[in-house]
Amino acid sequence: MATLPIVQYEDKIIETVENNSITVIIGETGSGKSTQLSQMLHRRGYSKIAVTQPRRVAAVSVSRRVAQELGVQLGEEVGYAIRFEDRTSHNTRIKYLTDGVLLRESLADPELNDYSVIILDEAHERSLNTDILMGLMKRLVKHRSSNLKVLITSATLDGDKVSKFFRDCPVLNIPGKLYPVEVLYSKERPVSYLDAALKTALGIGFADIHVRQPEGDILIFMTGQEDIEKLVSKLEDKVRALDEGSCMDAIIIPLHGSLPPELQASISLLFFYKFIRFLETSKDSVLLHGFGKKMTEVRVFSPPPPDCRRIIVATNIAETSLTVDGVVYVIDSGYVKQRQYNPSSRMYSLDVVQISKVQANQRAGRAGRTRPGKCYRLYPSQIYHDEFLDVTVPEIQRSSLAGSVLYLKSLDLPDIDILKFDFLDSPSSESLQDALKQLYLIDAIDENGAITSIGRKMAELPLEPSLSRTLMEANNYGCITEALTVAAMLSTESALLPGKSKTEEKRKRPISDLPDGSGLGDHIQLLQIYERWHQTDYDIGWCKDHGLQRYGVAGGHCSPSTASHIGGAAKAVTMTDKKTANSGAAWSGYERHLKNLEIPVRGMMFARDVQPLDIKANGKGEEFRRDYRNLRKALCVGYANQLSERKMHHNGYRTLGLQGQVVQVHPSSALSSDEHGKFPDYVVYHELIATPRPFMRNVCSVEMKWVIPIINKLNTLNVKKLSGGGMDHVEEESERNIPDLPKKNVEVAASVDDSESRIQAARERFLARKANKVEKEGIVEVKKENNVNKTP
DNA sequence: GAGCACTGC
Repeated sequence: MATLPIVQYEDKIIETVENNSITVIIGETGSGKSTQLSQMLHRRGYSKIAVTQPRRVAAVSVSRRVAQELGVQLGEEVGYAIRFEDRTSHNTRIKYLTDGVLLRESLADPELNDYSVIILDEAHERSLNTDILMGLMKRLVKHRSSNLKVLITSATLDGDKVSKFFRDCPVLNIPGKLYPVEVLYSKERPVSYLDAALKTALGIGFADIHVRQPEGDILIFMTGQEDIEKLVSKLEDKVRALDEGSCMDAIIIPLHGSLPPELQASISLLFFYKFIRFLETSKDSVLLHGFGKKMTEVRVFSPPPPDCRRIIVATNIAETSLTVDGVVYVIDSGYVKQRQYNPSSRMYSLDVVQISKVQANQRAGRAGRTRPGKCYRLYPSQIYHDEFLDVTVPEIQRSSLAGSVLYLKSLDLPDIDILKFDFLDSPSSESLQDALKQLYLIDAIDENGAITSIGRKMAELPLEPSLSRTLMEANNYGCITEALTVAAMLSTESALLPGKSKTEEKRKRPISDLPDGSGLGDHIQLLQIYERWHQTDYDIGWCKDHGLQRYGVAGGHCSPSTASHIGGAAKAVTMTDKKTANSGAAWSGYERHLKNLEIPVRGMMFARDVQPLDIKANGKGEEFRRDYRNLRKALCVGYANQLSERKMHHNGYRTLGLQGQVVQVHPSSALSSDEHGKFPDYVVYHELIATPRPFMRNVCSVEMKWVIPIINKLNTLNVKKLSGGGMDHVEEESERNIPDLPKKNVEVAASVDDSESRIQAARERFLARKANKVEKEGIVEVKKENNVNKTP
């Protein structure tokens, strides 16, 4: 350990921390900051130190390392806390935790008095949670009664900005321990960076590593699965075409998030001694569990044979999350795929964007971990210097902020206006207003922007606001079990997802095998699929037979039933139930959680008692299809901010509460049309995605009478009031697409909830007026009809 | 009739 560069700086670091409440540490990769800073401060006598990490694996692996260095048992003096897992005790003095966990802790104790030091590690990655924590830390050092020391670690390019944010706090530079990496630029930007990468690795391009350079693996950064697969097959062709004996052999390895987790894990385990021994001793091919299929890509596991070079083609997963040892050459396309949120249309899109300088340097650094390396940038240096942003656009400027704003509101920070919250990089006022409007529509804040009792309870649930609102409403309607399953299916990576079935497979297995959501939409379908799977006692074979994918959970060592309900309940359970050993425990944990919130639980059942099916008997020997009325009603309340109305003459929809956004039901949806080929008049949707055509993904059919109170609310929405005067330039709202229901009709409809006929009458008047309006406004809309999504 | 960067409570 004595060789770590940071050790020489110990005195300087301690001195700076003692004299300042906030210190910025610029520590390059390999400086040892993640493992050493906490130990130094511990030695100095600070009572309890928290170190946040943006990723779970990092929290676990770094804490394990520190426990080892200190010769203590993990979970005692040194421990970690991540979702579902708290390995700390009352003895714990150094605690590694994800930034999200620290945010949750601060909900229980806003002053975080348990800690004398808080270190926000990897702050340059600008994760949403770390950004919020930075704002909170700035307040906390000023307001907290007991002494608090805060350390922020960041990248070179970001240090001054962070220091300025924290009132010119001191910045310490700690050199890294990477080997030098020579950076080579191409003369101009290639027409096709796929071909350029190919040439650089194997061809006769501006460099050709494989034939001319000494041994060492090559890591190529591409944007996505499709490009990776194309490049892999081209590389394989080329390698095969190389003259035997003219150069060393090469194996090509794709690496991206959609690969089975087992395959990914194998990469990081590749050089794990035991594992290699295991492979050497078992001559048989390795059988991967999970899909029950024999993987042919055993080569991924094998260490490269002598005189063989690995070429790894990866997404940015290899930038931070996965480290592949043995890499000496990096080829950087200069691009990354990023998910962006547009608050004015509430749409997400996945765009290929130029990386930042920090990212480019991070990628280059991957070449210098074991010995001096080379990084080939497929773009000119002038583009790097002039066009690349210094730092990645922070997540807070690319996401919907409803959840974060609700969280901040629930903290009840004195004398703080959420819209003036001091962020290192503020989100746009448009984005904050969007969050407020959404929260108002789902009753989390009142018309003056103050958090409601419903909102307070929602904030306690670690779910996106729409889903936490749905759960609360479902509890009132006695369908909490079902709602929980839906929430879990939508919010977990371990959900059962309809896999991409090739046309071939489709013919073999008629879709009718799978529940169809009773035609009511995707939420219902997800519920039915889960229930069906539950009936098979969580049989993996059943998933396989139905073309469903079950993604692994937290390291992949869960039994199917835990997986399902970790996927299921536990996601919604928060930390109340720390040892989610089985689904029953998770559900009772959730029940406890609701009780803590003083929400009486009605109709609660354990997962194993779940009975409801899409077909039910009525006791007279007849069967009828369930209409999931209560669940859909709850979804309608929860998704009041994500509601669409069908257009008059076709199956296109218009979002309500937004400026006339025209969207379609996603073709993969389970929603079915009526006998006239029409979709339901109203649906709620889980998200809008802006592919070339805008789609609603995951929709659920809802009824007119449930929608009326929402339309009412939209009519009274006043952003100025919601912002509590915090916005200086709030534009007058003109929500042109709010249906213009006359007050009288609304009142009638709303007060006589059960009078179907009167509601029907109101609806007919409304639709008639709408038709009239369409005629007056012109033919544009009618013309569109031909293009639009007609259901068979 | 279309498309899956990566995290996290």
